[in-house]
Amino acid sequence: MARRPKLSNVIAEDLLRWIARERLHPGDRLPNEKTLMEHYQCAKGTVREALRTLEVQGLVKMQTGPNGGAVIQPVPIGAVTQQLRTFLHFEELSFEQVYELRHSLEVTLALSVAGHLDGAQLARLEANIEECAEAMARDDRPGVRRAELAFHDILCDSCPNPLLTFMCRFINGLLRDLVEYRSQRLEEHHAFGRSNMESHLKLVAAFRDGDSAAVGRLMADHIHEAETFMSRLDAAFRSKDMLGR
Amino acid sequence: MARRPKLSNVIAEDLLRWIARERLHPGDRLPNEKTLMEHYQCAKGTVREALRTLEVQGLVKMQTGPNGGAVIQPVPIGAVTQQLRTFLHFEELSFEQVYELRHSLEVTLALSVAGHLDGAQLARLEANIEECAEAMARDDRPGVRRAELAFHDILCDSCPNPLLTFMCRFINGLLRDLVEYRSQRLEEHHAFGRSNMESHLKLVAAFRDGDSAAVGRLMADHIHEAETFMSRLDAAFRSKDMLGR
DNA sequence: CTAGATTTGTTCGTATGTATC
DNA sequence: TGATACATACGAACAAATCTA
Repeated sequence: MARRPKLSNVIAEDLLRWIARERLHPGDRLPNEKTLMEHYQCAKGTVREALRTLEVQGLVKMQTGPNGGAVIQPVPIGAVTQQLRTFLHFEELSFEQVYELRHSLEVTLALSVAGHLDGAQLARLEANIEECAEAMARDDRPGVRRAELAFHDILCDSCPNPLLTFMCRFINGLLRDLVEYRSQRLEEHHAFGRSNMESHLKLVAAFRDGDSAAVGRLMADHIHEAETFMSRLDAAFRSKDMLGR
Repeated sequence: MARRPKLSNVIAEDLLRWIARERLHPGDRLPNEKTLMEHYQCAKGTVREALRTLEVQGLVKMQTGPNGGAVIQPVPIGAVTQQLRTFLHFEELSFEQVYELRHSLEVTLALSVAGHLDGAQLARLEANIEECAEAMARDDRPGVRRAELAFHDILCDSCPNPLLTFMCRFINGLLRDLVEYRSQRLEEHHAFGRSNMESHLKLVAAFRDGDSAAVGRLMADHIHEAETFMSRLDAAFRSKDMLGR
C-alpha cells in the first residue's frame, strides 16, 4: 500500500504553496504551461491536470490567447459553496434543520456587525427595505423573498469574521433556492412581508443607535418568525406535491 | 462573450448527472477510460480531465489495475473541508473569530443531540474522558487537547442535522491544527485539562438525565472557558514568535 | 478589418507503472 | 511467477481562441 502520489497532485500542491507564499492577488498570472513544463520537467498533460485541480477549486481561471494562462481569481466563494452543496445533496436536509442553525448564526452575525456599520451600509439597508416595499406593491412574491434575504447578505458585507460571513451567506443561498421551488400561493405571504419589513426597520434603527442588546433581541425574534412562516410554506408545498421531497 | 464551454467540463457535468440518476453507491465503478472515450467520441486526455474534475471534488477516486477506473467514494466530506480551508487560508482568521462561532454552534449541537444519545454513545463519551485522563497522566499535552476535541466530534456523530454536524466538525478540525502549532509550555495547561474534564463529566451526566436546560448552560460555560484559555495560549505564542502570524 | 503571433484546448501514439488473477 | 488490464505519464502535433499590429 501507500501508493506513489500522482505527480499532478504534487505539482498542484506546490503551486498552491507558491501562490500563498508570493501573496498573489486576483488578476495575477501563473507561469504559462510551457514554463511550468520546463520547471517541473514533466509533460504538458501533467501540468494541465495540476492546473485543472486549481481551476476546479476556483483558485484560478484558464484563459486562451496571448498573455493567457492561469489567472488568480478573487476569493473562490462560489466554488466552495458549490461543493458544500453537492455534499449536502447526498445528505438529507430539511427546512427545520437549516433554521436550527440560522437561529444562532444570524444573531451572532448581527452582534458582530453591530459596531462596524458605517453610514453607507446603513443607507444600503434602507434602500433594500425600499426595494422590498416596491416588490410588495407589484405583488412579486418571490422578488420580496429574494430582497429580504439580500438584507441579510448586506449585513454579511460588514462582518469582519470571514468564517461567520461564509456560513451566513451559504444559508441565505440555500433558502433562496428553496423558496424559489415552493408554492407562492399562500395567503400569509403579505402578512409575512409586512412583518419582515417591520423587523428590518427596527433592526436598522437599533444599528443606528448602537444598541447591541436590542439588535440581538430583534434578530432572534425576527428569525423565529421567519422559521414559523417558512415551515408553514414547506408544509403547504409538501401536501400539494406528493413526491414528498 | 459567452465562450464555448470546455468539452471536458461538459463531460464532467454529464457524468455527475449520470451518477445522480443511476443512484450509484460508494464502491460502484464508472466505465473505464476507453469506454468513455468511445461514448463521448473524444480523446483520452479529455476524458482524463473530466474524471479529474470529479476526483478533485472528492466524488470518485481513480484506481489502477484490472477492474480499475473511477470508483464512487462515500460522502466527500474531506474534499469539502479541504476546499473551505484553502478558501479561509486567503482570508485572515483569528482564534477569537473561530470562537465567536463555536460559542453558539456547540450549544446548538448539544441541544440537538440531547435527545438522540443512546447508551453506546454515552459509553463512548465516558471512554473518551478516560482517554483524556490517561493522556494527562502521561503529561502528553497535545494528546489531551486532541482527545478533548474528539469528545465534541463524538457528539457530532449523534447529530441528525448534517449541516450543523459539518460545521462543528470543521471548526474542531481547525482548532486541532491550530493547537498543534501553538506553544505547549504554558503552566495553565494542567488546570485547563482538569476544568475541561469536569465540564465533560457534567455534560455526560446532564445528557443521561435528559436535562436539556442544563446541557445548554453547561456547554455555553464550557466553551467560554475554552476560549479564555485558548486566547491566552495564542497570545503566548504570538509574543514568543515574532512573525506575528 | 485582417493577418499573424501567442497560448490554451484537444487529439493521437507510445511507453511505463501497478494491481489482479 | 507471469500474463493481463488498466491508469499514469510522455511527446508531438493540430485546432481554436484571443490579443495586437
